[in-house]
Amino acid sequence: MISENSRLGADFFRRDAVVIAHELLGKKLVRVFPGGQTKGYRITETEAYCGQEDLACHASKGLTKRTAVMFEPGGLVYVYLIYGQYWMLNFVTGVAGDASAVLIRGLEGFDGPGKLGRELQLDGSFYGENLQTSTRLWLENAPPVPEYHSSPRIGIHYSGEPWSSKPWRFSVQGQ
DNA sequence: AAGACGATCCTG
DNA sequence: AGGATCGTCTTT
Repeated sequence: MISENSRLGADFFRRDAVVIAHELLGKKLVRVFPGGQTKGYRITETEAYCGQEDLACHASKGLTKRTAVMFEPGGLVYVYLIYGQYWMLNFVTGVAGDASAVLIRGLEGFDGPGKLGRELQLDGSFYGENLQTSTRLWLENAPPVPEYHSSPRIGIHYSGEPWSSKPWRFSVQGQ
């Protein structure tokens, strides 16, 4: 029996990616695995990617097959394969056309976007997954964390200033 | 049709 | 410090 607390609704996601990125800290990510085992994970680290003008955001390349979901309204999953090995988990944010998203970089016990993707057994079938209606991946509300830390995003040196130094990476204190 | 390059991680 | 590994995008 799955006990579902308050699932985060569409309104939560249809806002600014930077606000959502730090509000997601401490929230509970729920995964129902094939076979039925269900696990919940507290989010510990995130990064915001803010639309077509943000040269670190994949959507800055325009609307392509890969980035199309980012142009949808917030509340969908954006996954992509990096280095041929790791599925990266993002949630689309903002209203239609904002082309923004939040990357989940850390879960409690699973530090690093590649490692958490492996733990969650992500694959390309999660592209476009609806967090409102999905029966295998969603988010539940939880109290805000008392303190968080912000710093520049990782691995986006190529985007140049000012994007490479925007403090849009958020982590719970002590992580 | 072919080449370059990652929002990473692991090993030596 | 360097290799794994492959989908996407750019260039021919």
